[in-house]
Amino acid sequence: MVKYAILGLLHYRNMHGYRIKEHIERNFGHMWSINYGQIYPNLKKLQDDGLILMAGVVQNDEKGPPRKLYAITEKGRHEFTAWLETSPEKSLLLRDPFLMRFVFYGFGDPGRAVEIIDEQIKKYEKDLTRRENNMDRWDKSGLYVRLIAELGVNLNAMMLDWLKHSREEILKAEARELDNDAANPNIRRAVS
Amino acid sequence: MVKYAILGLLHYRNMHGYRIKEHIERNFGHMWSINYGQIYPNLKKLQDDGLILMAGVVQNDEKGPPRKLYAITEKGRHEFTAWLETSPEKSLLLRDPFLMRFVFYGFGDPGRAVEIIDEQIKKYEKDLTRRENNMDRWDKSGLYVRLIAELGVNLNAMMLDWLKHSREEILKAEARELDNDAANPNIRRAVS
DNA sequence: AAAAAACATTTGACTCAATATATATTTTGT
DNA sequence: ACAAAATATATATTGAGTCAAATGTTTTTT
Repeated sequence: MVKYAILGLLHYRNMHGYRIKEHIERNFGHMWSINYGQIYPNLKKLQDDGLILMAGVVQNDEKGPPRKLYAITEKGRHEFTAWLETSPEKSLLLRDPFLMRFVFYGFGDPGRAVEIIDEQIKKYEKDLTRRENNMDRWDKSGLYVRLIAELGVNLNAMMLDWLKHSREEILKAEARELDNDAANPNIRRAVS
Repeated sequence: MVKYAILGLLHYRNMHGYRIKEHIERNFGHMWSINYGQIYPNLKKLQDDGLILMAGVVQNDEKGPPRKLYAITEKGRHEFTAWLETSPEKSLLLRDPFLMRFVFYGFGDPGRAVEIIDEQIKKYEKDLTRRENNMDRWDKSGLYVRLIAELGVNLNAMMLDWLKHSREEILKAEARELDNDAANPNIRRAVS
């Protein structure tokens, strides 16, 4: 996917490697990240395949070392358009070490589970504030980028709602457990 | 993560490799998948590390070849609990070839974009129906599994809302574009 | 003047996941 | 009886991503 992300970005303007990572992190950081270890090898491969070319080594009144500016070629535009117009072959992939743990919280200490859920709530609240504060920027970047930013906000808000709801359900279940334990002190249920 | 998923599942009951994959696909398929290429090497490693042991080779009045049943050990339970109680070190990771394309739809044909969005809407509608139909099953699997299933439903519904909203916005923008083009036929905007 | 920081490029080692394929055993269908 | 299908185990290869570190150049700080 890095290949097409780079080709896509080079539609906006010519860029050097370091700026490509910056741009991705600033604009897609809420849903995707990338490493230098991915950028430079891909730039080389795209260049070898004739999809981009190095348009120059410049500095443009900016600080720091000279930059290798990359530009997309006609061949690159063509291959990018073909990719853009094909239906995605795979579904959304989601990986979350927190959710992986959550599934098994029935085997652990509910108090600790609630602590970790509280940490997640704080994290998502922070992220949500940051995303909402950035909405002005997305508005200026075009319809599709704005819609993606809205998706990020929606996803964030949805996670927050669910986390808070889960927290309540867990505490309720615990209260019920304590009531049951009071009535039956010798019973200790291991699984909800 | 496969390691802890396997350890977690073996808290429910002893299982053989093939059944571990089945279980994960049936219960976490909406958010995680796994391959045989991951299961058997991990089973071997967990066994070598003393976290699980092979409890027997049985058939239990079931069809097909004999099964190697794995059971978690006390050491395995201990290490699993330690993992369960640590805070997750990484955030949610989300990868979607569709969203990767979506970001760049400004460079493509809006008609084709809407077609692909329609495909996604159909897919999520289908998934949502399936998840809602399965809610009874989750209800019986414990509080945490039910909450995760609800998250899957919420995520699905949120994606559907956003896709439909995006579709409307894109068509609106296109209509505006056509009005503009009618007034200024020599202008063809490449980017929203 | 020299050191530290910022900006930029690059690479190798490693981990994890995906994929394809192979083999084995039992059950079912022809 | 034999082939196909289902169930189960297993592995090698490839692809993708992570991570850490190295190197280079310019600018800023001490």
